Amino acid sequence: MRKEKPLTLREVARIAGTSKSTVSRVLTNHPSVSPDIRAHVEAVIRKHQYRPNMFARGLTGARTGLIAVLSPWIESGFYASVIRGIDLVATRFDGHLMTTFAHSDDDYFNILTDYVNGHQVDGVIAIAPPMSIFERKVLLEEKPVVLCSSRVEDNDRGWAAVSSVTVDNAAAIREVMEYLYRKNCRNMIYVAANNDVYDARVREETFHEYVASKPEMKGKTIRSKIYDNWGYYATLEYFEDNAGKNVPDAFVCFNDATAFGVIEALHEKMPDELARIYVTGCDDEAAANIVGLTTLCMPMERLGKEAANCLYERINDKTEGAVMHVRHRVLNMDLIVRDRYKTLAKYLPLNELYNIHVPHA
Amino acid sequence: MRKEKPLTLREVARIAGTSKSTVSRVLTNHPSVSPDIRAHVEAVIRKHQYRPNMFARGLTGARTGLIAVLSPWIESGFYASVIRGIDLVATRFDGHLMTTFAHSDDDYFNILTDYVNGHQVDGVIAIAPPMSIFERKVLLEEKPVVLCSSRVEDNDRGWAAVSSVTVDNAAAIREVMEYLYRKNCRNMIYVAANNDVYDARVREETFHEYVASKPEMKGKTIRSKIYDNWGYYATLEYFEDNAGKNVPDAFVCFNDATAFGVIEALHEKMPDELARIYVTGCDDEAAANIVGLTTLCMPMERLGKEAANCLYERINDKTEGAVMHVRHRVLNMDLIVRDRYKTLAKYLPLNELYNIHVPHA
DNA sequence: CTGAAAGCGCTTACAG
DNA sequence: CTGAAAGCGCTTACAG
Repeated sequence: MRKEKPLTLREVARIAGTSKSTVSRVLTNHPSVSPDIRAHVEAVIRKHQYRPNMFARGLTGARTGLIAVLSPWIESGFYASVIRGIDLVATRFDGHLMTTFAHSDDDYFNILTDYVNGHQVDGVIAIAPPMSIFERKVLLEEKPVVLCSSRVEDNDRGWAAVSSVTVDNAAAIREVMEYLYRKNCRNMIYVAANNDVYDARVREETFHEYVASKPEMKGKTIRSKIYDNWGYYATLEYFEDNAGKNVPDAFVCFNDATAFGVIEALHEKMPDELARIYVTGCDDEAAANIVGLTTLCMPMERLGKEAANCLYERINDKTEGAVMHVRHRVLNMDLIVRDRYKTLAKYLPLNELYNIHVPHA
Repeated sequence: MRKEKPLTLREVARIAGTSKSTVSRVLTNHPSVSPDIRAHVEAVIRKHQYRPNMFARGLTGARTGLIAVLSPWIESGFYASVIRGIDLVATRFDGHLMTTFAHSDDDYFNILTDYVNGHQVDGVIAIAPPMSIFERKVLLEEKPVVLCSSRVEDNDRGWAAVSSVTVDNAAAIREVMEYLYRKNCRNMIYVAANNDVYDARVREETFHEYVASKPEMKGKTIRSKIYDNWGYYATLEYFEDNAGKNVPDAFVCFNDATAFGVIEALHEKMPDELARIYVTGCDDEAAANIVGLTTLCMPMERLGKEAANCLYERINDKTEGAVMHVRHRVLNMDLIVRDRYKTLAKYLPLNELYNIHVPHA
């Protein structure tokens, strides 16, 4: 257990027999350093394995190579995949991520503005922020910010100039609805997310717009207050409140995790109806493929990559005083139609033997 | 788009008509501030929504409320769950996580030592570090470090005094092996992880120790160089190299993701044998439950919680100069025996109708 | 209890 | 091309 202090720039300068300024210049690749001195200093740095303190560097406003990634919570693999995408791009730019998780809407806002106003990171990517933060006045400094899976239109609270990367939720949900319409579904349930984020808002709105466009259709949103496995609880509550009434034809769910909960509840409450009820998700998690869930393929990693690309484009934009280049990038989601029963049967080596019946075929 | 600078402590002092020192003292809850001045300063802080710059604070060596979490990569939900566990505990202590992903073994080592030596975080949790870092000399300052899913014994390179939280890999793998032994498996394959981490090392060692303890058993490790879906490729390569030979009775896999790849390959190469070949995983991911994979339940969130608890215990330990309290906490993993065919059948509403045959029953 | 001063480890004008 | 100095925003002995 040593007590030696880690090397500082001052020490390196002393060892190299030069000034702090010069060492700093070789560190930051400043052109005005004579080649031989540079080589010498670099040798000392390498020999002593000196690594600059990023935070001291950040305090002065210099580039730190750090990107802040702010995310509301970790669940359902979504955040992990997005962050992975961001990280892949950051690696290309020799950058590192500083990922932080917000514990509440307020917390999200505070951390975000801390990063934006502080000097410690080169830019920040805000993943799926709670919509409420857009209601709050914000002081956006020149630090690049990119919203990922969220978007804000011009408003009078300082939010105008933020780039974003989102998926086309509206087009995707319309595709789901058309698919279900063609399958003769008319009595629809939308199983909502339990937090207010951009994707959730657009998906729910689009669901109801579609229903409103078809006189012969009816649709209703259900949601549960329970945080965990809310698809399951929302469905149970629905059947409790609507005992004896017509069973819906389809459950359109905010995401796959919600859909699994719905399927679980249907199994429990109406196993006989299960075969004819359509359930759709969104994300296309690994389990969706195994269970055979019809779902929208969320390009999570690409979402992260695009957000990071967009951010680095801004970070590396040297043109001082250039008009802030705001970009709203929108990615497509594909509908993946699967048959729950057919897909599952595939996992049974005995399927030919038993020739499993496929209800929706 | 405002250009106003965010408030600094100096500004707050000016507005409150007091000195920076005093403002700093109320910020850090220092006792020697008169109640009325404290109240006044607090009012100013609240009114102007002042938030101290964590990095400036960190530079001085004061507590920042930040915990560094270092992780090799994001995959398989494992890291996300562990981080979630850490975050839950950090929240209780009003702390926040700074999660960083290392891009290589060297990178892991460098970032870790940066955090340990720097002043910017109160402590660091290192998740599943590459074993190679333990070969490198390290200067451990007094900053608390906890290894999560890894452990290092006393060595002469400065690593002695690091607390750890791990699972009991050896006991768990022995349980798997005993289960398979009772099922009459004698010809075993271990499908190894493709990176060198503590868990992987112990699991593989235990597999071979068990095999060596039974004269009538034989076992062999296979691994693939391919990073993604390595279970699949390792299995394909195995069958290529061993065409015509006896098909193994069981594949013991490093984790569930590996096991899914193995099942996929078995489906492809020997669908007829699939029903009699045992495949086991580790982690107990959601998909394991759906597919009916026999596996070990990895208490990921608890692993994170315990690591965080252990870290905060050290952080909050005021006893100056106390002997470093090193703790190795070991959690149990339960074997979850599932039947692939039975479990899948549960997802088919038609199962009674077709009375699906269960091979292993 | 309060304030002026030094310092944390860097960078960046400013002179030479 | 190089170095001495000021400063980033905080904290913490040190005097009072």
